[in-house]
Amino acid sequence: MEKIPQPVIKRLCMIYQLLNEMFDKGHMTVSSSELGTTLGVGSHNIRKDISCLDGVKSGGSGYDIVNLKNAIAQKFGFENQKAACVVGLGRIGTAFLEHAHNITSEFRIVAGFDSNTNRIETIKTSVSVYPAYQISETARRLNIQIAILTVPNTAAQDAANRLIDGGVKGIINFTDTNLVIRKDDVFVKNMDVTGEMRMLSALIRMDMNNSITM
Amino acid sequence: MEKIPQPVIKRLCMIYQLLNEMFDKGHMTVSSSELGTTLGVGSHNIRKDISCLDGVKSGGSGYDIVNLKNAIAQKFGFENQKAACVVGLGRIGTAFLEHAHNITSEFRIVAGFDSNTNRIETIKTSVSVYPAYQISETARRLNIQIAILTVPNTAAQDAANRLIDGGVKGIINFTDTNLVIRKDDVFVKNMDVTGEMRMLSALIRMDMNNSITM
DNA sequence: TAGATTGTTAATCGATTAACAATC
DNA sequence: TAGATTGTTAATCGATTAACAATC
Repeated sequence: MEKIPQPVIKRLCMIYQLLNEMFDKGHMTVSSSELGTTLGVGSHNIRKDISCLDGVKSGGSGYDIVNLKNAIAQKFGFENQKAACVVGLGRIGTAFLEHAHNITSEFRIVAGFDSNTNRIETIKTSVSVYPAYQISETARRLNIQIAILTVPNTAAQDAANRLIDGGVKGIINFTDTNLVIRKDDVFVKNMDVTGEMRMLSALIRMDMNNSITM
Repeated sequence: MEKIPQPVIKRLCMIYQLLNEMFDKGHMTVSSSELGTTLGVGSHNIRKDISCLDGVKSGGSGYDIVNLKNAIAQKFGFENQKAACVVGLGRIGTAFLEHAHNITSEFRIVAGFDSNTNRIETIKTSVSVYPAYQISETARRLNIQIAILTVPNTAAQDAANRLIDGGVKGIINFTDTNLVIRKDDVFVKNMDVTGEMRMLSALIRMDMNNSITM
């Protein structure tokens, strides 16, 4: 099986999202140029990306939305629902737990964790909640693959270590902490708002300078 | 002024964060290789990135942390605090509003918006809150540069349009919606959890295949 | 069929890595 | 000074763009 470069994986995921939306709107087919303009890349790029997939039927009238959707799902293993958890049940963490049922058929939030046992006892949710020291054991038992990390900065690295010990392979890190990961089969996606605001701020500034230069 | 490529801007922002942490720990200097290993890139890369800055003093014993920090802040305009706002005061939005004081000296959340006037009246926060129809006017009046978007998917595009009308240049989009932006001096950072979980899921899957191939 | 759109190869572009002389 | 580390040029690598023949 061919290895797919990260930027391509990313775009195919975005295409998948678009296809879902288009399907919901009742569309049947879509062309590479339509996808391209919506995503802000050239149609060449889209076609190149799609060429990484198997079993895509196409022709003179674009792609069949359902067929393309399935091809991506099949390539990336989206058909079988994956177990996820939330670590850190503060305001944001709890919000995610309660959103749990909103989440697509691809993922299911099966556990919440917090180091504060009082909070665990008082929290009201349909999802089971556990104390932080049970992270590794529970993650392994429930076969949790992905974790949403919403603990305070100081607790982030420890929680990440426990998750990885429990076999978790992907972490969505809402913490401002730069997690140190030893295993190279574990992926982290940083979502810290401060960092992203800073990045936007820098982009805006650099863009202004470009405009002045022009 | 030289134009800096996006990946470089991103890494410099990450370096800035690391420098802050190191400074808080009382360190005085840091080498390109230390920064490189922490960020997972080669020391060459770090030095190349830093060469985009002005006024960095260095020598045989690495970089002066304060000096480097200032050089980045100066390049990207981090010295002057920027106004930000939160649009959509559901659970997550409110959490950000209340975090407001935690946020660095670089940013200050000066307003919250929601279309539900009942919610606006009952919400308890030190930050002023306004109805959604006042987004453009208020953003312009308070010179808001960056917005955190936490509205329901269906309201996302409309809110984004109002923000852009009000002169906002950066949007942190917590919505699952792919925002359509016409102006090319407006930057969007997508933070939708579903999409990121999907991306992680795909990376994990592809990685497994790689391992098998090896 | 004819028209539109894809698939794929080749060319360009840009970013990362390597190496080594210059610097503190 | 000597040692360590940077700054910068050149080489490699990979991704994007272009173009056009193949396809439905």
